[in-house]
Amino acid sequence: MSQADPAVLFAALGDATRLGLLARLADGGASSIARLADGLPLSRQAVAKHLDVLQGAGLIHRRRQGRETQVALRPEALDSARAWLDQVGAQWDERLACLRALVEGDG
Amino acid sequence: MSQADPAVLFAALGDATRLGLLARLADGGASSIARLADGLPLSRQAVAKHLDVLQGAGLIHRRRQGRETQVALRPEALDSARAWLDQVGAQWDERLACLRALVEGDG
DNA sequence: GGCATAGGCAACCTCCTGGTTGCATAATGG
DNA sequence: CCATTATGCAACCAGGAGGTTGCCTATGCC
Repeated sequence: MSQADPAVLFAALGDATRLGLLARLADGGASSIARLADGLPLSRQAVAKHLDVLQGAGLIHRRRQGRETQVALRPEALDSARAWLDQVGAQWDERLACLRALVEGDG
Repeated sequence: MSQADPAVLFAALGDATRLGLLARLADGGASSIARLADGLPLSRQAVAKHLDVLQGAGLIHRRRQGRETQVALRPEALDSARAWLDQVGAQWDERLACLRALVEGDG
């Protein structure tokens, strides 16, 4: 769901703080906003904003559970990114191989 | 050499214009700045700036050739991004499977 | 040489992003 | 009910990103 727009997805991943948050989530160390923010040189609000971005990209989803907000990963979103990389990477390799062949055949 | 910083790499990919440029390069349609800019609703300078970002992320490299600047793809850069996605993705899947197992075992 | 073309550089502008603070709100525990 | 905890919301601020324009340099072509 959310969206599979690669630009949005990559943009969400294009921030060290957010990558750190994702790593922390993957590590299982924290799943509430306060605990995610704990230890970071950031305010809770800043973390919440980053989570907004990640959620907008479909990388996580938040669920209010009582007083806390549980943050959960959504690995499917990564699949979209990987699909893009695989596709474009293959295309690039192809193209470069083609050019290389041309050059070598030429020289 | 460039760098393998995933954040920088993803940030470079996190822009629709840049993705378009990369696609255009992969498509083999253009390899000079003016021709890349041609058809886009952007000035040549704007395109050049985007190329700066892509180059900073190691995704392309530029080589002045006579009057033109040839822009070439560097697929190796994508490997770094893919590596990150693979690693973190695997970790996520693992973590989620673990949580799922806990829940099911609990219920 | 002289003109057109392709780029690079720098200044400048605007708007979004990342960050902060302050306050309001909802749930938890006495 | 009251204090505390965990968030959400809004206003606000500084800096960087994306974009433009103007100008200068280098190359190609006549």
